[in-house]
Amino acid sequence: MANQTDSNADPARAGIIRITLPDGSVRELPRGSRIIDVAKSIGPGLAKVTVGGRVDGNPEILDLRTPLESDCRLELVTADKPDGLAVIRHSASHIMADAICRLWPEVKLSIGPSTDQGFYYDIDLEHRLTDDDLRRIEEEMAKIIAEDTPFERCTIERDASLDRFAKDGEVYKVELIEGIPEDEELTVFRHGGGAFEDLCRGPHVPSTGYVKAFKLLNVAGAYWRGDETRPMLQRVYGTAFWKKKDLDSWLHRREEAQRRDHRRLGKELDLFTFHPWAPASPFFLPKGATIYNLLVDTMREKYRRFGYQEVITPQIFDVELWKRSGHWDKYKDNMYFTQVDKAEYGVKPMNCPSHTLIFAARLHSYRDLPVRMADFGRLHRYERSGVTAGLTRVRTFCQDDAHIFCREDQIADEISGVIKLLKEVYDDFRFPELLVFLSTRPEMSIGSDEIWEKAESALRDALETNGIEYTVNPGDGAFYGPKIDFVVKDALEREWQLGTVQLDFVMPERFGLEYDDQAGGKSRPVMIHRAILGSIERFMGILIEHFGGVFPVWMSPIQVRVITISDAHKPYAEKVLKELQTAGFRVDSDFSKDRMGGKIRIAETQKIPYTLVVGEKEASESTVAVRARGRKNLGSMSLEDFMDRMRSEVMDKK
RNA sequence: GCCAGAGUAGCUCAAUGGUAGAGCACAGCUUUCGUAAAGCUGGGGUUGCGGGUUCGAUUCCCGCCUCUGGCUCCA
Repeated sequence: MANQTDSNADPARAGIIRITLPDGSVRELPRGSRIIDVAKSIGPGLAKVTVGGRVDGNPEILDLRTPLESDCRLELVTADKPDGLAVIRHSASHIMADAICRLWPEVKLSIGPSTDQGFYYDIDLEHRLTDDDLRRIEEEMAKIIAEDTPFERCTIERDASLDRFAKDGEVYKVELIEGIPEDEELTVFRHGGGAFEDLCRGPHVPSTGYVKAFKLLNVAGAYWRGDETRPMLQRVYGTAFWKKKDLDSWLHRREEAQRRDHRRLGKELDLFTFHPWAPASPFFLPKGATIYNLLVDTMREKYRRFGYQEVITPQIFDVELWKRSGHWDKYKDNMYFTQVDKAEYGVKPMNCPSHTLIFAARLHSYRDLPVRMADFGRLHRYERSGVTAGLTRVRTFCQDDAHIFCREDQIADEISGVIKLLKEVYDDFRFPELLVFLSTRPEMSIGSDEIWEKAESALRDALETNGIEYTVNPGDGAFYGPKIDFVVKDALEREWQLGTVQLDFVMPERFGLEYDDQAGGKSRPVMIHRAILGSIERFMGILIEHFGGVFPVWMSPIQVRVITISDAHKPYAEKVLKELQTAGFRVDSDFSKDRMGGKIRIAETQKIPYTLVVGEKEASESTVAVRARGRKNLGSMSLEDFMDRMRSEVMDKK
């Protein structure tokens, strides 16, 4: 198994091997000891949670029962860590497949891997599985787990297994085997004393009893091999954890995510609505429009400081523009078209081509560069029905879009500037964690190898100059150039791709862009496409979920509500309201005849940051009683003091 | 686009092959109240749209639209 380096010269020690653990400690065990024996030698507690091991830094997780034949480095994989969880979940998917086979013997199995969140199995079954069926499958799984039979790994002979799977009608397994190289060893895993067997590389937990906490979640359609021309299978999703407690907290977090769903909060808080006559196109209500405009205002304020200039461009262009830019070839099926004066026009799905027209409309000196052109233009993209969702995937939206036209020697500085701006923005919206990805040339792309090479290395340089850690996503670039993507983590630790910086040598060439260079000749500028929030609509959806609708004061559609205790205090309350309005706060009032407790309750459900209560005492003392969102009565203070407090909170973007 | 599920009052949800119901919200009246729900009364529905079966359809069947969970896609 492991390397044969020092061949135990001492004959007395010939039966002993040295196992080096990740902390550097060394354990000596008899040759042929299994991975589980190493864990046992350290402690019974560890042995219980160990589900596999990695030898000599090899990423493959080996089964617990793998014997160690020589000195090696060993990393134990435990069930409470992501790696070990994957083993448990993979085993859970086998158990689920077994349960389904017991209930519907005619089922054909395809694949059943573990995922970040759990596991699934894609099956071909005439009967459409319902939620009740899931409960039945769970019961059957519980039986298999209670039986606690070992998972056994067996090597199988290729032709014989092909024959057998073919005979059983397991067409998907046959196709899988045919796809495995001839020289590769084929293995199956069995449990239930051989009653269930599945083609599988492993590893698995030692026995079915290891799967202690699991739940089946839902059924969905999935194409065989992810190919929309192939049959649609039923994908059964589930999840599994080492401990019941972990499963419960995962389920709880899932419920929390559902409670924070922006579609639900958008309705509850009157932020936006939809109508069947404009599918996948949000209508922002006054409160939602307030937030939307705040997002745009935030970017505009930064643009002033970072040297961007905003432009306003047409909505509809002659298709010639889209043919020139390359969008027509690649994206015409996703664009909206209209016929005007016998010419065909396309509604813009992007701003960049029109920005090249602006750039080309006048001469540029090398001294003028960079030109940073920002645009909040409305974009339309036809998205296939079935892919749209709430605000996160819509057919009409606006980006905090900008294009930087610069010289090649300015690329690094410009990208650094974008990164600085981007960090400032994410900080304002309280996304502390930032992940960075570099995406390289995709299969469908335009431009020469040389240009792509140049662009990719420019981005790499910019990241390295800024000391930014990043991961490479091969083949994930835009069709006109490589890009850097920025991903944030929200309050529920979910990852969202927001910002993007794309380097483009192709568009300037297609539109013949040039500037007068220092040598007195013409040079071609580079175009940097960049967005920080991405789509305003999508960003708003993410923000709603990030804050769970509890927006910081500076973003709240209504910042303050004034409520009266009884009608007698209305004149004073009107005065307070007026002063707040004059000072520029977003304020409203509830002077209805409800009781104070009722009005406070309403203000709380609407998640308004501050409620000012005015009654007898406040009117006579010229104060306001301040209640902060979330059961906090801050007591009375003068209106001036309250407004100062608000001003500083807004200033600090609290 | 594909597979599956859903659509009933402004919202959340009941119910039935034979006049469609609750809570909240809304309106009116009473109550003028000190930090998360006062009381009474009332209005409100072509049960998503269109067609079919039926004496009768919101319920059963067919088509369409929209939404939801996934798959594929995402400049």
